[in-house]
Amino acid sequence: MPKQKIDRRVERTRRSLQNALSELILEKGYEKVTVQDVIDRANVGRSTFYAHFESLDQLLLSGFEPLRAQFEDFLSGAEFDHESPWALSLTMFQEVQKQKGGYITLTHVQKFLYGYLLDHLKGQLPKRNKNIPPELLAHYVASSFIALMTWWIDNEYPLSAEKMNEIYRQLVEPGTMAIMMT
Amino acid sequence: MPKQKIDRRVERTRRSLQNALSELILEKGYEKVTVQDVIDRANVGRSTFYAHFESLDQLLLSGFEPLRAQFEDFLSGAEFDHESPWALSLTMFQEVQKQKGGYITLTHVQKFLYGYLLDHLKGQLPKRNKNIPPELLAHYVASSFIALMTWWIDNEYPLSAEKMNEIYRQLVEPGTMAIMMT
DNA sequence: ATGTTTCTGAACACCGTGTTCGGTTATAAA
DNA sequence: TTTATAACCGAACACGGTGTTCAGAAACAT
Repeated sequence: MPKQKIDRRVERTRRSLQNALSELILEKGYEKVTVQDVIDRANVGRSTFYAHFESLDQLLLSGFEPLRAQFEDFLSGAEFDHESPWALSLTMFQEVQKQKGGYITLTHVQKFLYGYLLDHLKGQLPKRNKNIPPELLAHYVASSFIALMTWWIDNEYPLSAEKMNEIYRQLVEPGTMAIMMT
Repeated sequence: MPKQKIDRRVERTRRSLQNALSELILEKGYEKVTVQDVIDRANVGRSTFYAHFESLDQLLLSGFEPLRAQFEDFLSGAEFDHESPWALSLTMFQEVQKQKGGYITLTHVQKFLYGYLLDHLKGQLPKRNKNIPPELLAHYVASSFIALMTWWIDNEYPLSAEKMNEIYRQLVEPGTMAIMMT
């Protein structure tokens, strides 16, 4: 079944809302943006907003849906070995810089990353490993990544994505590898 | 000047509010607690609440003021060398477990820790170090700590404070040392 | 006993959310 | 071009939370 043609109006409405939100976030930060702000800026009726999205959160996520899909593709395609997670992190530093989305979505990225890491770590960790629960390790690796990313965004990208990735790797890899091998 | 005797009523009111908040946090999490909830539980008039605290946040912080002071004492007394940060982290794991405060205050702890680390790192990092900004390093070390703490609390203390501290050290120390020496 | 401080609680103004519904307009398809 | 329909509008509403005000009651220190 070829996908239904989408009514121009819904297309227009959705875009307007996404753009409005995006602008407002840059102006005053996601936390302070209200539905009212968005629909005023987008010139969209209140009821219309709720016809399309359950909440601001949903609207926000909808904007990153393409990125998320791409991210998922990348993950499912990649082989997990000793190298790939670091290659992945580089890609993500680069992507996030492009997006200018800010750190609002980092929470979601973190969940995603955590799930991915956990899946693969469970296979890799020696079963009898008494050192560290895989959940904790995954949590740590994902959190560290988000931490660096947060700093990077807050400080408005003072270093290159490549440099950030290098630092991330230098900081996190040694301890991670060591604790996995023990 | 010997400190003014505090009116019993004030004491009573403050305590009631703190206890009520503390109970409610355990029941449904800080985010979902409202001022109304607190004053109902504490049996305190609405206006009274605002006579004492500007907001829920303030009330929350007031409860942790003693702990914060103690923390500050500990920090100012400690010598910063290659060992002490890890000794410190153990103390903190232990303290947090005692408090049962949950992770609501972790944000504040993080800021505090960050400031402390940054102060001392600036003295220690080779000045010509081109590898990593001290701010980023401090941010990473503090964030990692908070990350482990968060996991620990969320999972209701599945490991001992000592074990957690050991893991923290194993994960974070190697990378940190390496990047500082380079 | 008295003057002061604190507490009370109802009333109020304000703001944000999310829903409903009758009327209007844009769109796609015939 | 006509027409049925899907989308949009926006005002009104119910709800719940915040923070302020004020007059009167109660607890307190002396």
